[in-house]
This record gives sequence, structure tokens and C-alpha cells, in this order.
Amino acid sequence: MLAELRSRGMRITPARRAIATALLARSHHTADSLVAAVRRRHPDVAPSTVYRFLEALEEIGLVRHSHLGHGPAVYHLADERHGHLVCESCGGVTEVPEAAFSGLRRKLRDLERFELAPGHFAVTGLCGTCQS
Amino acid sequence: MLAELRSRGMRITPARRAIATALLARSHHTADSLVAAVRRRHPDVAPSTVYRFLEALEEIGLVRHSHLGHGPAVYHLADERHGHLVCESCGGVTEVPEAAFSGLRRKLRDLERFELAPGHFAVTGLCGTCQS
DNA sequence: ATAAGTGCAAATCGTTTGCGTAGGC
DNA sequence: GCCTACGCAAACGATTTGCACTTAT
Repeated sequence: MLAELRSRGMRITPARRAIATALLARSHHTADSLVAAVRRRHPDVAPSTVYRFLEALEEIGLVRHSHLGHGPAVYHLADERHGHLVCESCGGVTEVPEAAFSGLRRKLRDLERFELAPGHFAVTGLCGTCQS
Repeated sequence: MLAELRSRGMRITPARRAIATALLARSHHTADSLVAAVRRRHPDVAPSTVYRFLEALEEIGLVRHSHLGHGPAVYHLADERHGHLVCESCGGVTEVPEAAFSGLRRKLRDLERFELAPGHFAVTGLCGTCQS
């Protein structure tokens, strides 16, 4: 991922190295959890640096983010292909393999000319635990 | 809807009457569009009043809201049964009949014990216009 | 008369932006 | 040395909250 940056003329800094490491280490990150992870070793990295780098990574197409319900946005690598089930009650997020959505994808494409986001989408509902 | 309030001992005020009217008149409202609608006739209704009343209506179960992508939340009556297709590029929202999701609903119930929100859910993707 | 509902202003939360400086190339 | 990326602080948009006052019941 850093190589990709360099090849585009972008600079490699300690902050960027640390953010990249954190992104590779865990599949779901909020901006906040990234700041926290980075600050363990580089205590004065600013939130704005994280936001700006994430934005750059999204432009390049290496990272995606989703707004899952109420809280902050969630970031993950663009090549992770899965859907998100977001519980409206507890806010919990479950990952589901992309394949579970192939039927819906076909239907929406036919019905509405709508293309389900490849490798990344969210549906809302109630998780097993909250159905009581 | 006002009758429902009264039966629960909640009070009917001019602001509430106006908010209720606006909710019945259009199927998708942001808090802002509600404030604007209400202010046409009652110019000094405060946003906080709208937010508080919406919260009360959600507790009762008459109204639901969703966070569709980046912008402000969208409110609608709880008995409107449909899904939302949210375009990641332009932010546009398309309504789809609930039936389009019955296959997915079954699959998620079996696979993950996850219950698709009845009458209200959103999936992200790209709308026809933005696919170019 | 009582307490639910209100308007206003300030606070909060997540995120963005402006600006002067540091440091990768 | 140049120019990108940085840290900081202030600005931002959406929403929430505290408080004194109004008003439906």
C-alpha cells in the first residue's frame, strides 16, 4: 500500500506508515480508533492528519468507508468484499459474505438499474440478540 | 396520529399539529425540511421542538428515521413499507417496494438470525445515472 | 395548578478547513 | 529548496441538552 503511494508521487511519513499499519491490522476502524492506534507510538498525530490521509486513500481507491447507522463512519480496505448487517437496536455490525447478496443484486439491477456497491454495502435490521 | 398522542396523555400543541401535517404530506423529510415546512405558518418553532417531537413519535412507534449515507437523517411514517436505495455517488434515495427484499430477508434470517428491518431498510450502491 | 411542551442559546459529536511550519523528496 | 503533509485551533453541520417560561390539560 505504501508502494502504491510512492508510485503516485505521494509522500511516506511516519504518521502514514502508522495509519497504514493500523488499517491492515483490523478490518473495521473508525477515524477515532485509528487515531488511538496511531497515537500509541506517535502521540501527537492529529485527527485531521488521519482524516486527510483516509480521504487520499479513498481517492486512490485503496480504502472505503460507510456510514452505518448513527455513529461515526467505518473505514476498511477496498478489497475486503463483504456486506454489513447493522442492528438498529444495539448498533452492532456483522459482516456477511458478498455471495449472500447476489440474488438481491440481480433483482435491483433489473428492477431499478441500481448497482449494489461492489464489495461494500449495508442493510439495517435487528440482530439475533436484539430480537427479544 | 394526534388522537394517538392524546390517548397517551401527550399534549396537542400548534407546533405538533403542524409537524404532524408536514409528516403526513410528504413521505421523506429531514429535520430541516420539517422545520422549514412548519415555519411557513408558525415562524418561531425551534428546531429543538421538531427534534423532540420526532423522538417522541419514534418512541411511540409512529415514525422511523434512517441515516442514509452522509447527509442528515430522513424521517417517515412507520407504516410506510419500503426499502431505500442510496446512491453513494450523488446521495440520491430511491424507494423500492418491500417485496424486492423478500429473498434477501429469508436468506439473512437463515444465515445469520438477522431480521431485516420490517418496512424500512437501506442498501448502498450506485444509481443508474451515476454509473457513467 | 400542575407538569408537559416550548424557544433560545450553549454544548456536543464527528468531521472539515485555514494557516503557518516541518520534513520527505 | 520545493512543495506536500503536518499539527493546531477554529469552523462546521446535525443534533442534544439546560433552563426559564408558556400553555394545554
